[in-house]
Amino acid sequence: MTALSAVTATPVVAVDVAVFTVLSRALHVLLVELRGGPFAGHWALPGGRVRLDESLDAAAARELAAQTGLDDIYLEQLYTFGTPGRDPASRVVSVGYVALIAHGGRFPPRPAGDKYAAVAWRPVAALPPLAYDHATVVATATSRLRAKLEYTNLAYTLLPREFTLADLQEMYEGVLGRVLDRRNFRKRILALGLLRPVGRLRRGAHRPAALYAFRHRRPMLI
Amino acid sequence: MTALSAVTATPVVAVDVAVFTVLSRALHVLLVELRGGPFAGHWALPGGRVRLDESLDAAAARELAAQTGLDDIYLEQLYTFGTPGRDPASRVVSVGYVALIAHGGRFPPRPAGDKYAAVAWRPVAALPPLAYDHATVVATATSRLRAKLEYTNLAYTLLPREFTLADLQEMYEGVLGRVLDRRNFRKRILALGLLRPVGRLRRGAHRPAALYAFRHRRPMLI
DNA sequence: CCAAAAGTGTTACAAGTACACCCATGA
DNA sequence: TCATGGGTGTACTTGTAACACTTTTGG
Repeated sequence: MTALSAVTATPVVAVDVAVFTVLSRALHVLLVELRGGPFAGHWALPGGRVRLDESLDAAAARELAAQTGLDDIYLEQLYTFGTPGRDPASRVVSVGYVALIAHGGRFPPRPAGDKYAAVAWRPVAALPPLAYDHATVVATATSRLRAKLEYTNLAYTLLPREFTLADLQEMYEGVLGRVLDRRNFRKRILALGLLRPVGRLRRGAHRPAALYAFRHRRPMLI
Repeated sequence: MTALSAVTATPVVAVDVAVFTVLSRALHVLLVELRGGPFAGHWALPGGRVRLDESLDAAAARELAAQTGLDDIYLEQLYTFGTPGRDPASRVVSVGYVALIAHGGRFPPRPAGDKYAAVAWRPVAALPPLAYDHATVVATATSRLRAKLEYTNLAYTLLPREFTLADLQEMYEGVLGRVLDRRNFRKRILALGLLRPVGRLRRGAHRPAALYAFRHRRPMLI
């Protein structure tokens, strides 16, 4: 056994990040269009190799920041995908991450350099064919996201600092993909005690709505 | 950059398996005593490197079979641990797995070859100091195991083919670490419809108990 | 005054939890 | 006959889901 074969006898370690947002009342995921490699022209999740001196979480945050410019957002390890052949070019074990961001009109940014041909939000309900096993990653991530929305406050990452209960409900409906009863939603959300009434109103075309804010803008279990 | 540094610029990929069983009404985990390396003399979870031609699940199953001789058992990916420095000798990213087996009196086997100095079941409530970050892995695995016991039928892996409801309850209490109300337990378990009455009795020192079996001996959600 | 969104309570049902007594057997 | 574990039912509490009308504003 040569030294070379000894050190190459382990798969490459990478991270893939499924970044979600809600646009037009529908859940969207951030995709990049690959410029080279075996899947050139296909869409994929942003991601890349893990460096030797960084943790997995740090690698995911770094890759995400490189694509969106955002840091300090909700980021959670999802699952690790390591079937041989998922990347036809080499054996890659990829640690999947889930992230949630408010759209805010600033995303997606232009591709940095020429690593990707394009960056775009795509609705989860109608995805293009994805490279590698990224369709599985997105499906797993969507499922996890919906489950966690039910028992955590992670929704705060998707909203501006102040919002109405209708905003919050619309966002929940976008992520969950179904409509919710307005009275039960308000009862349940307010009973959790995660929100604080701002004391001001948002005025619009019709009756003004009370503004709320999350008491804590950091991930915590309910 | 040399070819050598290029191919070594990825962490090593390994699996660690937390194998649980219930012994004397308490949850136990299978540990091995390391013979060499920076943690020689310490206890750790069994595990090892992932080969280039096998999936992560296959690697976990292979390592587990090497330690216990068992295959075709409940095995689930848990979480991936990749903090730099968790292995002082080299950068290792380890995919943690959880397994459940019935004790059956056959385990643990003698260590295979001389890779490990010893193999032993240790109670989760009183673990020795563990190598690497394996205390974290065991804590995460215990938490996952308890959560899944509540909404899956994975308990079947811990019991022989036929058992009494008292056996089943005792096992649940061992895993969960708390006592359960007998009437509510029986009501809930039977209402799930996962069990089939065998139609025979187990005779002992006192009133005989009805024997049951799982309808399906494979992992399925309730 | 009208259209549109905001805001609010009650009832019914299901699920979960607490709790005490009788039964069957071997010793 | 007694000690021991097996077996059962009911009441209460909690959570969840269904459901309709009034209020406030801008146009």
